[in-house]
Amino acid sequence: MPAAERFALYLSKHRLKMTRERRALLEHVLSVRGHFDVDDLLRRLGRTGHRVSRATLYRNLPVLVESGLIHKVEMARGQARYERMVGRHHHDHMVCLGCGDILEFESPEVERIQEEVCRRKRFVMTGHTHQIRGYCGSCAGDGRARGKER
Amino acid sequence: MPAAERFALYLSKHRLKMTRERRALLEHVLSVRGHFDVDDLLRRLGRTGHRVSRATLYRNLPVLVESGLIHKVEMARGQARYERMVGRHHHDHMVCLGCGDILEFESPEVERIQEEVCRRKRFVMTGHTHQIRGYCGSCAGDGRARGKER
DNA sequence: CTCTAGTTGCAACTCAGTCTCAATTATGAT
DNA sequence: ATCATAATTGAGACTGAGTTGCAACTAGAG
Repeated sequence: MPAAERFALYLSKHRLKMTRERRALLEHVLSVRGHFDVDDLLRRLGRTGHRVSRATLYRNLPVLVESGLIHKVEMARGQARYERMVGRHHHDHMVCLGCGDILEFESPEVERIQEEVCRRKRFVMTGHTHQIRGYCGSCAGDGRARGKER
Repeated sequence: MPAAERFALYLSKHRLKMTRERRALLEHVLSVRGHFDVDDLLRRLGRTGHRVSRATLYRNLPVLVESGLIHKVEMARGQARYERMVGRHHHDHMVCLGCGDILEFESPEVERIQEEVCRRKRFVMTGHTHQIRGYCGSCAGDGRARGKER
C-alpha cells in the first residue's frame, strides 16, 4: 500500500484529520533520505513555502511514528532524530562520536536472542533500542578517535 | 582494589581533588542498590546532612562514570539514571513501560555479534546501549499493557 | 451547508542539564 | 607548617528540546 494511503487510513481510523500541514509534513518526510531532526524538517518546509509551526511538527511526528511511516531514533542527551521506514526493514544504529555519522546494521541473530530473553523473563516487548557508539573508519584513523564516553 | 581507593587513584591521575563533596557522593553511590537518578541522590545526601549542590552532582557523576564506578543508563526522552558498577559485570536493560521497573539481562552472544559487526564495518566501538521496552510479567497481566510506543 | 471535534500558531512554560563567577579549598612545592 | 595556585564549590541565570493553554480556524460527517 502506498505510504500516503497508509497514512490517510491511519488518520481516519483514529478520527484524525488530513490537514494541509500533515500533508506537507508527510510529503517531506517521505522524500528525505537518511536521518533528520525537527530543525532539518522545519528548514525544508520553510524553503518550499509551507508554513508549519514547530509545535505542529512536534505534535505530528509521533503520529507518523505510530502510523509506522517513520521511526524515532533517540540519540544521546535527548536529541531525537527520525528516519523514513516505508519500504525498509528494521535495523539498528552505530553512531560515530567523531563526525556524527550514523551507520546502520541489522542482525536477525540479535533479534532472536532478544525474543528469547523476553520469553524467559515473561516480558512483553513492544520495542527496543540498540545503539553502538564509537568511531567510524575515517574518524578512528585520524587523531580524533580518543574521545570520552559519558 | 576497593572502590574508594580506585576512585582516589583516578582522581590523582587526572589532577582532580578529593573534596568533601566527592567523598559524600562516592559513599552514597556505593551504598544504593538498584538504579537511581540525580534527584534520588540529592534527597539521600540531604537526609544525611551532606549539603551537595545540584551543580556539583551534575559535575561529578561523569567523573564517577569515567572512573568506572558507576554506569549511566539513558532512558527515553533524556532522563538519565545511574547504577553502581563495582563488583558487577556488564549487562543491558529491559524497561517496563507500566511500572517503570528495570530488569537486567546479559548475553555474551549479543556482545560477540556486536564486535563482529564493528569489525566488519571498521567501526571502533567505545560503548553501546541496548534496551528492550515493554511490559513486565505483572503489568502485562493486568489491563495496563496496551500502551503505546512513541 | 452546518456543526463540531480536531487542529493550528503563538507564546508562555517546563524540565534536565550547563554555565558563570566570586569565594573556598585540596594539594604539591617550599 | 605555610604558601601558592589550580581545582572546586554553590547559587542562580541560562539553554535547548519539547510541551501546553488558548483563541481562532477547518476538515469532514451528516
